[in-house]
Amino acid sequence: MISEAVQDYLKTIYKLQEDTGVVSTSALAEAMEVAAASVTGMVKKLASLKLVRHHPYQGVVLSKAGEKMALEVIRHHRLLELYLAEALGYSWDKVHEEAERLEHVISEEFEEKIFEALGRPTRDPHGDPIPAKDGTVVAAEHDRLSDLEPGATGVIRQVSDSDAEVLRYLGTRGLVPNAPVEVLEKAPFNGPVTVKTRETSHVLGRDLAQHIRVETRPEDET
Amino acid sequence: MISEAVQDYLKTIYKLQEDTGVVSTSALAEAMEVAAASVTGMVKKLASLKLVRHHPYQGVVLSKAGEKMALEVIRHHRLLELYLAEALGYSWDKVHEEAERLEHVISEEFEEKIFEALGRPTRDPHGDPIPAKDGTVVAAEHDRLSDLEPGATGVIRQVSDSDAEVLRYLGTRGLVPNAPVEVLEKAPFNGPVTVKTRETSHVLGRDLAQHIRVETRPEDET
DNA sequence: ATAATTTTTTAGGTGAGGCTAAAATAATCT
DNA sequence: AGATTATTTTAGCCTCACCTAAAAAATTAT
Repeated sequence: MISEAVQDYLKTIYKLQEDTGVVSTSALAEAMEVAAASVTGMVKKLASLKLVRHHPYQGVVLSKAGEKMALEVIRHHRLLELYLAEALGYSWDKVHEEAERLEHVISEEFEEKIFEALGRPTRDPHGDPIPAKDGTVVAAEHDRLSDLEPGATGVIRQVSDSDAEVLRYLGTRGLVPNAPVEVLEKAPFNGPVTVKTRETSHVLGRDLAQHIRVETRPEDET
Repeated sequence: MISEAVQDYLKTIYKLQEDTGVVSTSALAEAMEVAAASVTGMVKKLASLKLVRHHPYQGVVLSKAGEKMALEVIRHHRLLELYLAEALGYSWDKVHEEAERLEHVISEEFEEKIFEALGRPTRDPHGDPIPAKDGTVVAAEHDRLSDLEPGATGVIRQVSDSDAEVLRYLGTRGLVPNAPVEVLEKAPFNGPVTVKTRETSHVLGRDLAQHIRVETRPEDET
């Protein structure tokens, strides 16, 4: 049997990995709220279970199997959050805590039943994807930069324009895939959009901004 | 924090106590599926927590506080069973196992929500009472012996007849409070009812059977 | 009443998953 | 480079809930 502790570590590693690639012992210790020494011990165990790869002093990476388990827990968590809110009328600030405990003990059947009851959702109300049973994760939603409201932040995922000249132009401004952006201002009608990249801000025509797809990070939405 | 193990012990002690008054170490070990030595250890702990009273070699009795905790767990369990069946369409053979795990992790709020969603029930579909939040337990249902169908078994709880002669007559047949009975046959219309007591069976007029109240044990119902 | 049997408790041990303090390694500053 | 600082690992302990084997107490049988 896989313990709840293991499930929690895998889930936490997955989330840290999403943000930062490789996961350090101290980051994991901080996120799990345990001492670093405890993490070292658990990471050894996870490695022996082939759920993570670990090179001492270099952090940890989920294996295929570890990722699958992490996604199962995350699927449980997000389905539960959704169910608690939709079916039981929980307010959104309370669902997380409850789901945190329930996620470890519900059966596949329970998962299946609430999944159906909710109409087989693939995304929770935060916009976060609900991993599928087979481990598939729907791509995060990509919005047109031109559709975002001021205050929205995210990461550029795609820049599509038929004109290579335009792409080069955007590139010199740091508007390339994986670059973080923030919308500062947005003129009404078809007016320009002001965006902030790593260092400076730029004013883009609405037509240009339309071809830049951004993955917004939910917690940064207006 | 009260561990799940403690909750499980209290629940089990409560149930055994219902049947047999005082609970022996070995009975508890058997019910919990652990070694007797483990029970001795846990019972010591429960006693130190003032959840049970324990006199070595004489078994264990729940304290007021212990009973309250036991009832909370049982309330969770029965509400969950009902909810799983009613709201999620679980079949009755699967609800127990799922409730067994969930009962330890749901919050008071979760309990409250499903209680309301179910219409504030006081009894589960087995007929078992659902303890109230304040620890009140509705009396077990007493059926007229004359209303039971063949196959039903239970324990006599009340024999009410104005005629002392009749009571004596029934007494000689073992039809007294706390005696187990089983309905063997039941004639149509107002015909007689054939019941089995400890050793022998008797045929009773419907009018007589009407005055005998039986507490049926759910698992023996038709 | 004594012996045999059963029940319960004690003694000592195990594995999980934590902890602290100290040692080892890596990274950073001057 | 060498020293300081930060991170990670090792070593050794703790608690919890279980275990087995042996001792003690209670019960039952002769």
